[in-house]
Amino acid sequence: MSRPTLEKVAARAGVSRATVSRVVNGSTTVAEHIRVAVQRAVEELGYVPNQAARSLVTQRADSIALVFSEPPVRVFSDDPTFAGIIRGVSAEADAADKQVVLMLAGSTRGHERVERYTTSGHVDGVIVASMHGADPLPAALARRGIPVVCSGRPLTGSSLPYVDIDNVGGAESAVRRLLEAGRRRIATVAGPPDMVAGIDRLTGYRNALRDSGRRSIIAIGDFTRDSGYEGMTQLLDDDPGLDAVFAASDMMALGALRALRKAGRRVPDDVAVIGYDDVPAAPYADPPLTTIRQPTMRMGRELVRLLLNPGESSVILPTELVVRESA
Amino acid sequence: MSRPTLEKVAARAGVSRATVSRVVNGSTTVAEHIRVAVQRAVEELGYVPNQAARSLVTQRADSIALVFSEPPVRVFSDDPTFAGIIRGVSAEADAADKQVVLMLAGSTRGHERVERYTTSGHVDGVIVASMHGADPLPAALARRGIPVVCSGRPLTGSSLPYVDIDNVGGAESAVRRLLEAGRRRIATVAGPPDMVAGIDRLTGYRNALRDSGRRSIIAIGDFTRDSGYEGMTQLLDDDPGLDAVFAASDMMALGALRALRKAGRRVPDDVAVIGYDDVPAAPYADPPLTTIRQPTMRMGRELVRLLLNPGESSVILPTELVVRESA
DNA sequence: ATGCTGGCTGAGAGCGCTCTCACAAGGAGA
DNA sequence: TCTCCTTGTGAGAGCGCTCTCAGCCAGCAT
Repeated sequence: MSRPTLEKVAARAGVSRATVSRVVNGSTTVAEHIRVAVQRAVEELGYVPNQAARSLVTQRADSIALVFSEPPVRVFSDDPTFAGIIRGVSAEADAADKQVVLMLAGSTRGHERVERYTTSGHVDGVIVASMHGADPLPAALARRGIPVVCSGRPLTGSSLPYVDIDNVGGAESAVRRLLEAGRRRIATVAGPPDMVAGIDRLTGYRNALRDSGRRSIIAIGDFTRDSGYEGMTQLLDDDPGLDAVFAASDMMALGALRALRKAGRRVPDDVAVIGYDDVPAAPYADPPLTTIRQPTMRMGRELVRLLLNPGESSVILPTELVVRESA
Repeated sequence: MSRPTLEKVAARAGVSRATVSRVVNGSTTVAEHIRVAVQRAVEELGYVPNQAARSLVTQRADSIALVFSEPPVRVFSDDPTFAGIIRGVSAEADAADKQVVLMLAGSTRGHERVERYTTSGHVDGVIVASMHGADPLPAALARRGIPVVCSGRPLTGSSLPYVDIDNVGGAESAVRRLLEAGRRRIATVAGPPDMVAGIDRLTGYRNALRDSGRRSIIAIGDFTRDSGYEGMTQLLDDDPGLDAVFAASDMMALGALRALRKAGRRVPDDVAVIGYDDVPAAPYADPPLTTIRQPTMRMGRELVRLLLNPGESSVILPTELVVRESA
């Protein structure tokens, strides 16, 4: 009833352990008839190599960890960024014959768990996504000698390789569109100041406005729908004459839409709205939301590529403006 | 630069491998001063046990797999069911000091990968969630001798332990509410007929209607927003006089809301709508959606409990009607 | 003094695999 | 015919750990 071992297969095929190992691992230096015999034995016994034993000698685990430094709630909410990254990572890891182990490190306790798990030889490398502030995790792992790449430019000033999306450029293009449409008082509901995405999108907004000599009008949110609602309400309070708003996430844009409706403003007639992320709900918003789409799946793929090819340097992926009706 | 081994720690602390092992694993039969000395050595060297070596001898991996038999797109969409399960599983596994390995087995290839991974000794047990039709995976794993529990009653007629939510009862209570509110022609947009949730919720709808002697009006969807829109449109076509609809998922309810608006029906005045799942967007719908909430997090916890305590029998969790404005 | 516990510690086997190295054939070249 | 490769196969060490067992040294009863 116990799982068959290499030895059992070898006995059945009438060869040595070494030969079975060779066949299982696809060595070419095995005579055809023996290979066939071994494969039949493997089949008949339902043999699957014991990964622990294999890892013990090869010092490889053939799997990589994808850790989210974030409470699970957010990871699995409407944000398509995570879904895209996960899909991209899965696809690329698959191609490289690596397993993906997803870990959530929401709490401090989680951090410690992740550190133990990854340093105990379970994985060959780690992708750290969705960091807040100056997350010490990636650097800690790197210090331990574990290959690490970050999803999103790390705020720690470390020289770890990363893959990011051009948040600054994306925000700029959103604001530029607003400018080109003749909007004059363009506000923003910014993201949290402890996340790169929040910081960079605000920078993009400022850049674009500065170039045009216009004044910035800012409220701070945390990427959630409610914070978008509140931010928009506050913005309307601060400057009732605003005629456009750039929300640093679609969820906040959805909240903003609600606040605008409540305030009796028509979108896009009175106030144009642009979001960020292109969430699944964006095309169903009222009115359908103009937004910035990110190549999240490609991001996932690049992360794995980078992890597996330590030589290469960090990459920054471009965004795309998706025009619908809100702006 | 290489990771320190037990041997190194032993040498530094001036004791044997066995003693270090005892300390690391919390044995009580170690003299206090020796324990302290060993712990200091562990600390100084930054020793972390090699999990592969440990697994090799203990035959345990101290981790469990949570596999979703579903394309990642759906797993990480607005559906809070998955998020809840993941959180519950994480929490309970944490308490039992087990790691959770998340795997997506969307494709056939994925199935095979999961089977290989789980049978190769990487995990001590598997939780299979979100199965379609008569998924052969759980039974296949069980046959291999791997502990398996299913999230949702398996359609295979196998006797595998499972945790499910009372879909029938939930649907019944939704329809009953509609009945009690005096609605007379109650339609449903059902879920896919190859998933337990789809089947059982339809059964619940039928049960409740049968008891009241009313006729059923049915359209089939696949839990997505678009299918809800189409289903509702078709329903309106079939029976323009309907005055209520039970959608087997909130996303479909959202689509239905849109179709109703387009057809000029007011909700809830002309047509009452009840959804299922209580997605994050439900309270923000127009009007806010009355729906059935499921104890998803608890489901996750129960899954782990069941996996870790093989004696216990399958459980079915109750649902809760959340009344908002759509019905 | 002798024998017996009982509490701690160390020696050593072995988990299932990979990989190096030695070695057996068989063919080519001298 | 003998040597020298070349090609394919097996023997065996060892990866880092756990766990059984034997051994040692009190301390106590006899």
